[in-house]
Amino acid sequence: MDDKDRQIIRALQRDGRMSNQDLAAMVNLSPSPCLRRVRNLEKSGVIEGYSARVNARAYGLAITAFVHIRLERHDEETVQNFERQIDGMEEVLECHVMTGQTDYQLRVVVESLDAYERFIRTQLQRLGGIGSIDTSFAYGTIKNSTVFPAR
Amino acid sequence: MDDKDRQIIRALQRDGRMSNQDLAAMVNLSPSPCLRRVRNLEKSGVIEGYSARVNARAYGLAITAFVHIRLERHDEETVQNFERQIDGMEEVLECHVMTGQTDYQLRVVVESLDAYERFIRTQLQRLGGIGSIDTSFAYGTIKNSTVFPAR
DNA sequence: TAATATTTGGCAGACCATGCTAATAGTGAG
DNA sequence: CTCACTATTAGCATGGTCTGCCAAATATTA
Repeated sequence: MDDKDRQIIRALQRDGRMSNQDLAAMVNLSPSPCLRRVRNLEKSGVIEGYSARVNARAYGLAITAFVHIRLERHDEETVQNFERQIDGMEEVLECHVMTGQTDYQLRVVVESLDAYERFIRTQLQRLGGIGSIDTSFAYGTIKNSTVFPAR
Repeated sequence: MDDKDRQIIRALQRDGRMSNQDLAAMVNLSPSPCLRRVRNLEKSGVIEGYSARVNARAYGLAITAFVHIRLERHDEETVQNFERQIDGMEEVLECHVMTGQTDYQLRVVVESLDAYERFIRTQLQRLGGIGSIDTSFAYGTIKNSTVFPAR
């Protein structure tokens, strides 16, 4: 992982479908060594994959909520059950284990406030073992970058 | 935006570098109408771009922090200044305007706790106009999906 | 039903990816 | 300082992919 690798990574975070030729030109390499570096980054797991960035509202997901959750108990079974179930919920895009007052922070996307209430009541609450749920809604996004800082 | 468009979107959120031929096969279209749909989604802004998903730790960013910020005042100038400066900070990947107790939630990535302290003191605090800063660190990620729910 | 608009499929030329080989640069021991 | 060795790079050729164009098919409206 040298400087060229980081250049490649940032270029592909900006535009993941950029052609290998353009990428090579951008980092001052010829295409074939450039491609080898990309493949290595992929195989070693540094690059985990590629995704389309999609406008959530245009897709029909008007609501983005950050949900802070505390569990009632922290025994193995409660924790594992919670995490397994969360993993299966399509509306939950992210789930982080947190320091501080809450155990987990979720990022949830749904189409409406009604759908959010439905999600909380019929999905989250039903899990059991949940101590508290605290929701904040995002009603605007100033910045949403996919590019890591340069180092 | 019909069902096929949504299928295309979800497929490209899963694998943004998938070839148009494979994508077409997956949604039961021939390559050319499939490509046309993709281009339309791009031009209309539904698909905003494509990115490589990169392992932050492998890149050298060990710390992910969610930072909750309240401004001292909410006059036009303070707000605009804050948002413009935030936009220029590479360490801030996301900045959302929030409902509830705090005005903004940031997602910040840095290489170490030292670097985080440096970021807070020499970047954030220096902005001025900030009422309170409250940080939670993510020390694990259960889920990090790029694929929207099916609808 | 007929006319129109929209979407689709197939084809061809240009572009790109990628394995192979040779050349170059970097490294360490003598 | 030189030589041998390794790692990395560049160039080339082949095969695959993209994408614009035109005709056919499908859906829509009157």
